[in-house]
Amino acid sequence: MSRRSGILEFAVLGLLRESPMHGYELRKRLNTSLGVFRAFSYGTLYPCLKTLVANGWLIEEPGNTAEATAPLTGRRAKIVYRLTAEGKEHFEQLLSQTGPDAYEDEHFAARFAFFGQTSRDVRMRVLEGRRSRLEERLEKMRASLARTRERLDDYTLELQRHGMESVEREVRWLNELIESERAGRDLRGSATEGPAQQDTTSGAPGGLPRSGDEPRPDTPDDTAT
Amino acid sequence: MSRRSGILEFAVLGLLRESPMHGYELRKRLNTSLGVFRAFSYGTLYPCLKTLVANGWLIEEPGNTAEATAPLTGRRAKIVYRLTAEGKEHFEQLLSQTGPDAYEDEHFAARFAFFGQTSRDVRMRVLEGRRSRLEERLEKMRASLARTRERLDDYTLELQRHGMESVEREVRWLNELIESERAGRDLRGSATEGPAQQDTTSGAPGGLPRSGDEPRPDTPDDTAT
DNA sequence: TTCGTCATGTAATGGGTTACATGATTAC
DNA sequence: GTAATCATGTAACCCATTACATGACGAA
Repeated sequence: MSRRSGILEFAVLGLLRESPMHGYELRKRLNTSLGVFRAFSYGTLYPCLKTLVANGWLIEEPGNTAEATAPLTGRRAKIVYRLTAEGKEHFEQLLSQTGPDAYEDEHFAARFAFFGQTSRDVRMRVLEGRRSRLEERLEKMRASLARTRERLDDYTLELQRHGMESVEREVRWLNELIESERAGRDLRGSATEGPAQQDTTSGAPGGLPRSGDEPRPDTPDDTAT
Repeated sequence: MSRRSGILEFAVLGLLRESPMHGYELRKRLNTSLGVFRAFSYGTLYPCLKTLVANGWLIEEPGNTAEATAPLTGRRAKIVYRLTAEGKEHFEQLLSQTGPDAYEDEHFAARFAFFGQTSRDVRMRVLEGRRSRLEERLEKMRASLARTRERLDDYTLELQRHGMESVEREVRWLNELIESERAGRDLRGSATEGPAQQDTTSGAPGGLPRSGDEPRPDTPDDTAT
């Protein structure tokens, strides 16, 4: 039962819930698809996988990756990890947690990344929790700034200002998301293969208004250790 | 010569260069004034101070804090740390480094916080290095997004989009700063007590256009362990 | 046949937190 | 006199990285 890192364990469980994978691929997904928030090294990932197996949440299977809908690279895998029933149950239990941990930067991002498998009410609690966390932070920053403004040089001031602006921006983002959730819109379910949706109590389609970003395929690079 | 954490060591040296302080106060400054980037605990700070003393960069002095221009709280201190000549020299050497480390998130923030004591050319290199670092990151995100867009659900997509937007925003901020530096504006020198400016090769005043933020003194709170 | 990437691991180390232990000083 | 805050420290642990070691497979 040795308790390993919250966020890695969570993300691994979440990714494996979508489909079985081996460690190498798992790490890539962690760093790219979900890589917005965090990059983990093998030295962290493999030991973690072991303890998850030891906990009965995963099983190791030898053999080839299914590679779902598109067998792009028919590459052979050594050890494929698959979520067990207990693993699934455990993940669902983690998903339903709304404690203060879930509002911390990295933890929040991980939670958000799996909103597609999260019930609406939990989503709301997490978003609102995050928002009030940030608002607290803003209060502190404002207070501290008011106390020390004249003692600081302009660079320090500029740094603080930029920091606050970033936080304010995230609050606005959260506001939009929360409003969107409240209005009954649901961003879930547009993925290729959707694993069992547990308790969606609505279904009105239509996403958030997208700000125009247009990515182009450029340097198809990848991080290696 | 045991090498302790780069950023903490750097920040401690930088703060003590401005004026001598004891550990407790140092930590507060680290968490509030410069607290935008990082909070350290005593368990990290005190051992670090010890090794800095062992390296000959600080000396411990018993006695009262000078509290500079304003003896607001005439509070007595146990151990006041003061930068030695070697410490000053070492800090200056750290300040002049422009290696790739200086472009990482936290490290960069720490560097920026001490731009007031940094020469213009180093400032430029750090800002430009940071910018190209972020641009690389953007490329990767764009590429990864282009590769995986259709496999992702809308929440994951939204998370990526927001992440990219944040990075783009920081790039724009850096652009302004760089332009400002190039134009000869210098944000340095408006602090109450300015420690020796080493090599300013310009002096045109006038800061960056400030976006309006108006802080009010609200909850004058402080983080305690 | 050699290079790149896929693939799995381990040992040493780093950098930091938490919880604890201790005590002085100030405000009420 | 007691609570809050100031003030300094240590030991145990946690999470993760780095560098290393190993080897299979495909493409040039």
